[in-house]
Amino acid sequence: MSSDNSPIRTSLAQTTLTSTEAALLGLLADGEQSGYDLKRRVERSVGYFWAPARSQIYAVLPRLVDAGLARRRQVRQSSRPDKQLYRITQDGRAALAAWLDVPVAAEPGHNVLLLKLFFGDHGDRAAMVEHVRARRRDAEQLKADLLEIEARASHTPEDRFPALTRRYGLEYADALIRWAEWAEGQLA
Amino acid sequence: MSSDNSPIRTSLAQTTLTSTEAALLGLLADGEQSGYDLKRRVERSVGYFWAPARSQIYAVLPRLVDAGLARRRQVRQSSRPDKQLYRITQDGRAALAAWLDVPVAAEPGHNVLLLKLFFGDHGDRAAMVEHVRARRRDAEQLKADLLEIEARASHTPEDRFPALTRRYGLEYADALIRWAEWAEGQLA
DNA sequence: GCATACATGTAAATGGTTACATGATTGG
DNA sequence: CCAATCATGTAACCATTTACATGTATGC
Repeated sequence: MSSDNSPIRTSLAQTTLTSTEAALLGLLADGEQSGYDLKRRVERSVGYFWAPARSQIYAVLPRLVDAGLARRRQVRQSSRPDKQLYRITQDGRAALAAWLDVPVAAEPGHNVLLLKLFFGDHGDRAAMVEHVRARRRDAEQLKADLLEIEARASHTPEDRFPALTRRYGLEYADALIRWAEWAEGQLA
Repeated sequence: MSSDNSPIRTSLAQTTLTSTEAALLGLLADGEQSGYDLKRRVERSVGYFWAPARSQIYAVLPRLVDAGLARRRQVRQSSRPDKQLYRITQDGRAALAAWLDVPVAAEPGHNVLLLKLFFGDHGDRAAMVEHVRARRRDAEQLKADLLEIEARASHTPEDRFPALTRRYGLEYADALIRWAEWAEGQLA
């Protein structure tokens, strides 16, 4: 009756966060931002390993507010559309910290390239070589991007953790490039 | 009335395959198998980079039959439950080949470990170190598994393509281990 | 005159997961 | 006697994506 018609995921409060919720809380942790702001910041930071769609950002934000993990504030603008600014709450910080403590399950890793390669015998060899080349180009681009970000990085104490993720990306890109070169040789 | 109540995704026929459909067709390409068989084969082969849930295998198989890409045959058994064996059709082989030709989009890569690490400042440092250690252990296990598979591998011409995927895994595992060792040092 | 940046949302489809449900046979 | 293997499926849930929808201001 009164209101407990238990829809989908009413609480979230005591539940553990989804990765996207956590990512947004993490970004909100260093200042009030709009969905639009968050989207841009995602692209230049966590987007390399966690990239929610724009529509999903706008879907998650109100959920955070409902759960008391963030607060919304409307800002009227004259020459721009009005915007909603979100600010993390103390509960939000606690939820983020709790999520950070949860062990990360071994990620099985989805890799469509490897899937195609595995069945390569049933397809066109030239196409397979091209797939590998494309992946190598992607890896070279990734490496270039990361080196540029690295060069611009502050290297302050707050940069400590993000630096770990950049290094991961570089190691990954190098491994990919080495593998692709070898694979191209194998298929030549 | 008659049956055309147009449900979700009636055709599939001319559509490009999903990765899971392709994976199952690829496995069916070398012989008639049941859902159960496929599940086991997935675990020991493509499971390293594409791992559908059991329930999804059973959901996809009938779809393949509806689209004319596979045929089903029921086998009565006395001492075991009856089983459904699936066999790939010519159309199925064509669909697989077509899917193999489609370029692979750059995979943005979801990595929850990196997400946690990126926001590591908001959590407990010891927990972060433990996350990295766990990932290193996973990588070492992966490497051991792959080396064993490599040792048992046939190295026949049909093994050419699968060999590419094993090598990828080894390069990846090594990169992960190197990174983790470095990261553990950074956080010590 | 046109593209881009600013700004926020909804709707529909879907690929996929976990949990539920059942039950015989074989081997230790 | 108990666990594992064989064997198949349904139901509920859900995170996420793509497409739809709208409108102003700025800079080229």
